[in-house]
Amino acid sequence: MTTKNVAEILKADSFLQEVQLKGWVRTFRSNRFIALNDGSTINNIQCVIDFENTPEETLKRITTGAAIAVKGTLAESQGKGQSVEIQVSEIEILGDSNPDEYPIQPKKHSFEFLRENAHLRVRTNTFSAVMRVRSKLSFAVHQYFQERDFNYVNTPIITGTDAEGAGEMFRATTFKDNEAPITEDGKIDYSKDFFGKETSLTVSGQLEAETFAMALGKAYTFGPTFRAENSNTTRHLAEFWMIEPEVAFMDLDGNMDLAEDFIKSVLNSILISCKDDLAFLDQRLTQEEKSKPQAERSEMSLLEKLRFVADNNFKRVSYTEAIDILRNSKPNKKKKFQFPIDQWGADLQSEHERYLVEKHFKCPVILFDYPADIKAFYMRLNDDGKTVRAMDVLFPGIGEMVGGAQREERYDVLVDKMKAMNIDEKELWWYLDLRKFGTAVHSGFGLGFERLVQFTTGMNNIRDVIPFPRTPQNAEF
RNA sequence: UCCUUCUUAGCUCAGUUGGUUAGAGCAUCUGACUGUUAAUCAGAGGGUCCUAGGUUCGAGUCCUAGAGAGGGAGCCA
Repeated sequence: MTTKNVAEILKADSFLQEVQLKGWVRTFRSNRFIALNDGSTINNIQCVIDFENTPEETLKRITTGAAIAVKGTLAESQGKGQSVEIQVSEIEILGDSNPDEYPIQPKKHSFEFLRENAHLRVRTNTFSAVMRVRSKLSFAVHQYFQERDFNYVNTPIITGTDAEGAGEMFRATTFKDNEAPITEDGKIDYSKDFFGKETSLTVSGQLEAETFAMALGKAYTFGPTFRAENSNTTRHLAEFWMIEPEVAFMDLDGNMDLAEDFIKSVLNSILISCKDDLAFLDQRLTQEEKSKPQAERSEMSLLEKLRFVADNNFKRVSYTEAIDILRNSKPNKKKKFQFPIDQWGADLQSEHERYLVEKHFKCPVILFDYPADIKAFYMRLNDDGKTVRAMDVLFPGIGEMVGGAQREERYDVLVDKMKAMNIDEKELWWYLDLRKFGTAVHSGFGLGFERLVQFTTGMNNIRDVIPFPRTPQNAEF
């Protein structure tokens, strides 16, 4: 008799075998039926207790959340809700769970409440499903790149460059409160700090990843990034995981191909490897949408949405075309937009992105060739002198899933751009070296992993797709 | 950071125009029942109505300030 997990037992094709397993009690009904879960699958296995021959003392300790070990015989179920069950011959309580104090009950809890119990929420159906999908997705990400000869590069988490302008940074220092040395002009003297200069937590591994692309050809990062922005939305975290491929000799078209193929590929892989969890999440979302007014419900179920994205081409539209579409759109003419579109050059607001994705094209959209003024310094300037080879992949409900660009490979153009945008050339000497020695066309993008998990699981709030969310005013656990 | 909504039992939520002792379902406890599917039935316990002021004969309800949370916006991935 070997210990098996619930997933293995539920797949078993022969009855009447002796099994033993360990797990946690989800519910205990009629003093007789334990719904046991061990995390290996969304499904529980029913363990049937011979309650007349089990001590009262033991029965009382079978409570929601308790850890138990059971031995018994796998048998065809006499009940309707499941095909197999375990006729228990031996039960041991491994860890009690006081029902008076245990916060997780066999009922619906709000996600807000569960967020405050993030250490226990993964014991619920929804969160265990989301976290298993997250894990499989993370594997699919590595698999996609590894199978295509990309090199995984671990870019530094502590960085000395504050040049990307991706957002406010968290400072990393060993100075104690009020003990930081001060320079003559009254500023904190970071030359005496641990690294001998001011350092922060990284906002992106892109610049470092470029150095690898310019040596190994294809590289990608997949690691934590940090933004000290005071943003309170369902799509932002202060600590999140970002996937950033970077490829030498690849232009913007290749970059768009890569982003689209990557997303489709990982979705296809998850549709196969997470069938049970996705089926549960699909139902959960459908149930949730029932409480919404008809107009706000989505036309497709979660699984339909995933298959739709995996099977259909993303719509590629230049910024200029997008502006035309928006300018002539009904909401713009009827002045329904909060920010009306009147001229070329304006940054698109999320209401505009949402119109393009959800109303006009009704599929993921890749916008490219943005005005240079509203994009970062390292993006390749087009021959028109006013647009850059940038691209954003926009998703329904999520907004910007991917932001990427062909990088400026010309030394002089890059230096001019940095000067114009007030970026210190001295600090990025190593980045400029890439353009000095063997420069080449190269491109890459950044994809927020949690947004991918959000889309895949149909979870509305990004705080519910990362184990322990870090947001303004919240770093519990 | 701005706008907006919310905060009542362990959880999810009712609570009318300001009016007596603040309710329900689930959970918990006690008992009954035992092939149940978030089991069922009977009973019991459980409240700083977010905090501090104010208006009023009287405040869960109205006003002011504060705290926390949700949603939207901005920034972005």
